[in-house]
Amino acid sequence: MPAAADLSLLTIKFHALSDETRLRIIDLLRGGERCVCELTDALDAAQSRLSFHLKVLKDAKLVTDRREGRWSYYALDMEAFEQLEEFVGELPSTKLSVLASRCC
Amino acid sequence: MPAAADLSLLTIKFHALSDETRLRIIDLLRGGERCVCELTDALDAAQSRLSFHLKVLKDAKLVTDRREGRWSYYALDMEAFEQLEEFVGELPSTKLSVLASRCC
DNA sequence: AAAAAGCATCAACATTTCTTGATTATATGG
DNA sequence: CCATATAATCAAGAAATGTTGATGCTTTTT
Repeated sequence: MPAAADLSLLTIKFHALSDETRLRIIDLLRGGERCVCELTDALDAAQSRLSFHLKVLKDAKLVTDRREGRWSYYALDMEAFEQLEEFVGELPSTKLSVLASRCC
Repeated sequence: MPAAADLSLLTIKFHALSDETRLRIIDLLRGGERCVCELTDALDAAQSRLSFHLKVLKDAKLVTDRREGRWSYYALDMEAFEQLEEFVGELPSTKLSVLASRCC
């Protein structure tokens, strides 16, 4: 049972994952670091649109970025995904289907 | 690497998790099945609001519901969480930080 | 120094999501 | 049969999110 403060951070991460374009970006980043222009090519998306979604992912701390010359490279933040996996994994592991006593 | 069709289902699930009220509901359901009135009490939320969020969770197949008399009982759908854990867990397990060859 | 490439940011608009209060539906109890 | 309890649904408005095209910033190239 995560503390209240954690909940807000979790919603931000889950929200970042709740968009098809962003999941596609993540899928591409599984192959390793990519620059923005590679992503715009691969996804056939406008540059400002990609930039927007990358910012969402970055604010959620799911990806990291790095500047090199005029290129920006993005990569998955492994730690964040491990934290997420832990949370998701914990959920079903608790006792299941305890019938509630009649309520109200 | 999930197929295109899966992505849309995944975004629905992640979206369902991207709200603090809904995460609180899930947290409560970890203790076992609960009826709606227990949840409204515990979360101090209006009935129609709870009903809305429960529907989002149900549409995402994260919870199941069951009617008994005039009560509705909701419970976590374990299978869905296992599927999610698998997806989240797979992400960081791929090769990390392969430096991209100079792009564009 | 000027031009161009790569990218972030902004403003305006469209779309989606959330909240609230009212209504409806079904089940129970007198 | 009527009153009440539980919960789903609806309509209207508020708030958040996503898209597009334009603008500006930094770095590289010439």
